[in-house]
Amino acid sequence: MDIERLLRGTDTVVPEEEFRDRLAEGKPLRVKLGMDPTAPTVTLGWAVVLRKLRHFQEQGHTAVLIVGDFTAQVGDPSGKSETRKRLSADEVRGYAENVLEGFKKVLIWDDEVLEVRYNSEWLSQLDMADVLELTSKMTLAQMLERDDFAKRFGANQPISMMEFMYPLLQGMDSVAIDADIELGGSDQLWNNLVGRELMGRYGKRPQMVMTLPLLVGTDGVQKMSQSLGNYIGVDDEPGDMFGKVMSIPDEAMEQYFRLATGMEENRIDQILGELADGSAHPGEMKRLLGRDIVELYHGVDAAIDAEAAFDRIFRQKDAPDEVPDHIAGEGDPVWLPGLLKDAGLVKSSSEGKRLVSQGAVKIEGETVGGEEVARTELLGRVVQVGKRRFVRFVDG
RNA sequence: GGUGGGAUGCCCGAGCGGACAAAGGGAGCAGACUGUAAAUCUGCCGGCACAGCCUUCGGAGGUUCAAAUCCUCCUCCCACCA
Repeated sequence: MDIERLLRGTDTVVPEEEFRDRLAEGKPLRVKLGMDPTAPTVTLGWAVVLRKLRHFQEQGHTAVLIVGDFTAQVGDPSGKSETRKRLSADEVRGYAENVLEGFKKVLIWDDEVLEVRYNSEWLSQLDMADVLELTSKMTLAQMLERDDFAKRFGANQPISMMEFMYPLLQGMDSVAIDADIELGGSDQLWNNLVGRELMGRYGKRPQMVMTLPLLVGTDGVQKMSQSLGNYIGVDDEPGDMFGKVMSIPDEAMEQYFRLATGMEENRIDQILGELADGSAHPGEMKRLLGRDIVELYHGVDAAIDAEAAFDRIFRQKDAPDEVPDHIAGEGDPVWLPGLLKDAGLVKSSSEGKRLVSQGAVKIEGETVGGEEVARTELLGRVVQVGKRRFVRFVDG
């Protein structure tokens, strides 16, 4: 048992004294982690929490994963400034499968220390009387303590009653599975404390709550999230993963080193120290960061390859090893904007035209001058759009 | 239930009969500079084989040579009163 290891890197643990005491008792805890499958990928932000959950598993505690198939259709309003659209049951099911796949990359997937539950199991069983009883356990004032509700309320923005129900429902999960402690991102603190509150009111031993810092997205500003598109997924291709890491702002590096790598703390301190006093080059350190992260999910070889491919594309400005082929269709000369659209490199032929006119389109490294290109100039050659979109056109 | 205000492009937000594919900002994309960082400068930023045409300003109708702008009905949101 290593309590300090479990506490390392956490944001808050409430109450910490109780946490230490319970662990000292030496009994395995039921560690709840709820996830709503509202998007198909597991991001590095998620991985921060998952890795902590794994630490618990490594010490013999049981990870209880709650797949929020029911709550996903309600929609967690956390951090959202507006009402979220509702998802269909099919969407939710599909996302859940993908997300669990992603979880397997981080957690110990073994029944000894893992339990996967779907919250529709108990939530869909509640009848109106149960729901009313549930709502009687929280007050409006308590709900408005929550930051985002308070803001929206203050700004005269709508808050649906369904959104109000969300924290209660996910708190019911804790009641249903007898959680000893719940993990989550720091934005989930309030939600998870509702679970603690509810367990008490339903006569159960209230769960403890542990939160972990949120990882900033690749934009370096907002929380990493799929809906914002600033994320790195644990199932991203090694090359993409490395590239995305390289694109983060320097200021975000410390967070990434601390939250997204598997490095020892003193090693990280050393790197950050060198960066601070200028003895290390930020670009080089970021490569190190990229390599470490790719290695975590794809292994050493993939990490080395990813960096090499990156150098080829961005240092030597060559094409990557593998460029997807696309059939060039008919016609000679070929109208490039339309073809790029067919190949999926641009969203519309209008965009293709713009990019051509902006000098963003190259054939074998040569900037394309006009929209029309002779077939012989095109076939078998690598066409590049912008910095990282490549395709090779071939005859059908 | 009553009264008043509002719904504009990815987001915020001007426009309130013609010059509107719609100001401005943000995001995004591209180019220069670089370390695919930041900052900065420049261009683009609905679609279409594109000097033209088509579809956009909550929805459906209508007035007009002409509507995001005026009228009618509908939907949704907000405020105040109850």
